[in-house]
Amino acid sequence: MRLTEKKLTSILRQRGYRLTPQRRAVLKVIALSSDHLTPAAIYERVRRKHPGIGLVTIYRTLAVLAELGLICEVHAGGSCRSYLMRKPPGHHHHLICSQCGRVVDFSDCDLGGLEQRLARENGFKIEGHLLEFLGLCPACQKSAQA
Amino acid sequence: MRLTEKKLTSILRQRGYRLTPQRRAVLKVIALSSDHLTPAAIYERVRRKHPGIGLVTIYRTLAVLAELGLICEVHAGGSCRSYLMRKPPGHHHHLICSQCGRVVDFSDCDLGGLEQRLARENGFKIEGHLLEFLGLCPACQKSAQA
DNA sequence: CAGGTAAGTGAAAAACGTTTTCATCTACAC
DNA sequence: GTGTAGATGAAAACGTTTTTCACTTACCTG
Ligand SMILES: [Mn+2]
Ligand SMILES: [Mn+2]
Ligand SMILES: [Zn+2]
Ligand SMILES: [Zn+2]
Repeated sequence: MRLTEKKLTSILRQRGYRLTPQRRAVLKVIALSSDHLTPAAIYERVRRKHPGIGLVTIYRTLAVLAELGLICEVHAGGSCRSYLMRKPPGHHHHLICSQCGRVVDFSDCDLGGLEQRLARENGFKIEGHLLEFLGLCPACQKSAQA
Repeated sequence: MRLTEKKLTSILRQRGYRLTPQRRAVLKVIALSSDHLTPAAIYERVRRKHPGIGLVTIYRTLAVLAELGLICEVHAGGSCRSYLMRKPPGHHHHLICSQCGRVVDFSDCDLGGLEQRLARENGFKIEGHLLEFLGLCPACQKSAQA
C-alpha cells in the first residue's frame, strides 16, 4: 500500500498533527533512500530543495514520524542513530571492515525462523533487526601480513 | 572459567596493556552487575570506592575491555550505549524493546552458514557479528492498545 | 473567502555525551 | 632502583540533541 498524500494527511491529523511542506520533504528524502540516514544526512539532503529548513525541524519531524510508525529508528555502531522507511522492500545489512571501515551491503539474512521463535518465547512483537558482520576486508588482510 | 587476576593481567599484557587499579575497578563494577550499565552509571558506581577517578578513564577503559572481548557493548533505545560482561562461552545477542528499553538476552543465532557464504563471496575474514532484534515487549504492547 | 487559533518553524542558546589534548604519574621490564 | 612506554585526570573541544522564544502557518469555523 503506497503512502498517498491523502493517507499521510489523515494519519497525521488523527493525532493532531499537520502536514507541512517540511514534513513532506523529510519523509520524501527517507522514502527515496534505501540506506539508513542519520539526522544530519537527512538535513543535508532536505536542504538541497528546501534551503530554509532548520535542523531542529528535522529532529522534531523524525520524532513525529517514528511515533506514528511511518519510519523506524536504528541503532548501529558508529553514529548510533539513523532512520529508514518502516517496511522497506527487503531490509539490508552490513559487512564492515573493522580496520579501514569499508562497508559491503547484503540483504538476505534468513532470520525469519529465529525471529518467530524469539517472538513466541518472549512475547515480543518484533519490528525489525540489526545485523552486522565485522571482519577484515581483503586489502586489510594483506596489509596485516606485512 | 572465572576471570582470575592473573588471567586478566595476562590478557591485557598480551596486547601491551597494563593492569591498573582503575581498570580493575571498572571491570569489577561491570562484573558485579547483571544489568547493562551506561558509561555514566559505571562512573558513578566506580567513584563510590574510587573517588579520584575521571570519567575519561571510564571511557578509555570501556574501549579497551570491549576490544579485548571481556565486555560487550549494547545499543538500545534511550541512552544508546551500555556495557555488560561478556557471557562465556558463546556470544550473546539482544531483543530490545524500542519503547521502554527492556533487554532480553539470547545466544543461539545460527549464523554460521551465512557467515561462511559472506566470507567466501567478499573475501572477508569475519571476526564477529552484532545481532539485535527490535520490537515491543509484552508490557508496551498492552499500553499501546490503551 | 476571511479570521482566529492551535500547531509548527527557525535561530540561538543550553545541555548532553564523548573525544582530544597535554602535563603529570605509574606499572612493569630490566 | 631506574627508565620508559603506557595510563591518568583536568580542561577544552566536539558533535549531537534539546530547550526556549518570538514569529509564522495550516487548517477549522463561520
Ligand atoms: Mn547499507
Ligand atoms: Mn544482554
Ligand atoms: Zn545506539
Ligand atoms: Zn579494510
